[in-house]
Amino acid sequence: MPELPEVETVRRGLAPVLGGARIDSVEQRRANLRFPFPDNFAARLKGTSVVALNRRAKYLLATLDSGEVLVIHLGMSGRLTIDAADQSAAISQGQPGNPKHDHIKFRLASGATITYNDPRRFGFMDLISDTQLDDHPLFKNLGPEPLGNGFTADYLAARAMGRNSELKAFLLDQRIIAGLGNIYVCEALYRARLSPSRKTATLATVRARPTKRAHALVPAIKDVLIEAIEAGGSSLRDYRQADGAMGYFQHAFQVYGRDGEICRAKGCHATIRRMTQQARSTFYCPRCQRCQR
DNA sequence: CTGTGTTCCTGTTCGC
DNA sequence: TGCGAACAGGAACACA
Repeated sequence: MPELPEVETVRRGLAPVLGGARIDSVEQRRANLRFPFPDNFAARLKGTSVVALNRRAKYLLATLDSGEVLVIHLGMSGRLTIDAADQSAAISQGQPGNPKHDHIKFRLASGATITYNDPRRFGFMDLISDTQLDDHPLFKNLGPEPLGNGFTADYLAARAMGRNSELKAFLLDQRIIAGLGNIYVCEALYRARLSPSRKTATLATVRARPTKRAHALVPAIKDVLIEAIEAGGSSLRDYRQADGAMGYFQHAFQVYGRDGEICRAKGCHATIRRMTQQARSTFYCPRCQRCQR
């Protein structure tokens, strides 16, 4: 389930191989993933070089010397693995998936191959002109990066004003914050000790000041993302990242997937619960995350 | 504009 | 042991 930290981890893992690389050829093994591939996808990539590899929200962005940007979204189950040119290095970074779900192979001039594998095909790729990227429908409405300077308690409080939705739905909205998914929203709400069911507007400014709840939420989000990136990064360095996506951080979850288990907060012995919001599982501690108004 | 529900997809897990 | 049902969820889309 690649969210921002997993995509960032993938970006960092790919950067040494893909940064500056020339694409010799692209093997496209089906016409679509979640969406059709753009017209002449393989031909437009062939012979180009990657001049930068960036991330925006959950998107990987490979800027090409052709003036286009290769946009990759991993969806739910997408993964990119590297088969190094030098087989003596014997490094296939990340666990390869079932080969029948290998949909794209990027063959690089270095001899390395990057494979996109995605059993559920919720991912997609596109090619967008570099100059039009910010105006593209995929990107123009995205909110700020949660790890950027634009993501502050003031911002969050201002956007929360007058909102009647539940807090969890608000945080999942990519127009508000770009890159959070179900797992990290659950974890951040737990860290901030806020109920997922709380009304969003209770974060909003009071007498022109953000509430203490907004002030708690911002570092909770930043910290959980930073820690997850660090965990992914360390496992990548060791080439031991087992599933190519979650790194080791899944072992640090405090609530996600822990329903029926005991809350780890000091002095709290409540049982973690699961409920459904917007047809998604929400995990929370009913004691630490009480909605005290 | 806002909020909510549906849909796409298939490997894994669970109950009988 | 086998089989069907439930589940996982990002984001486009439809709709009230």
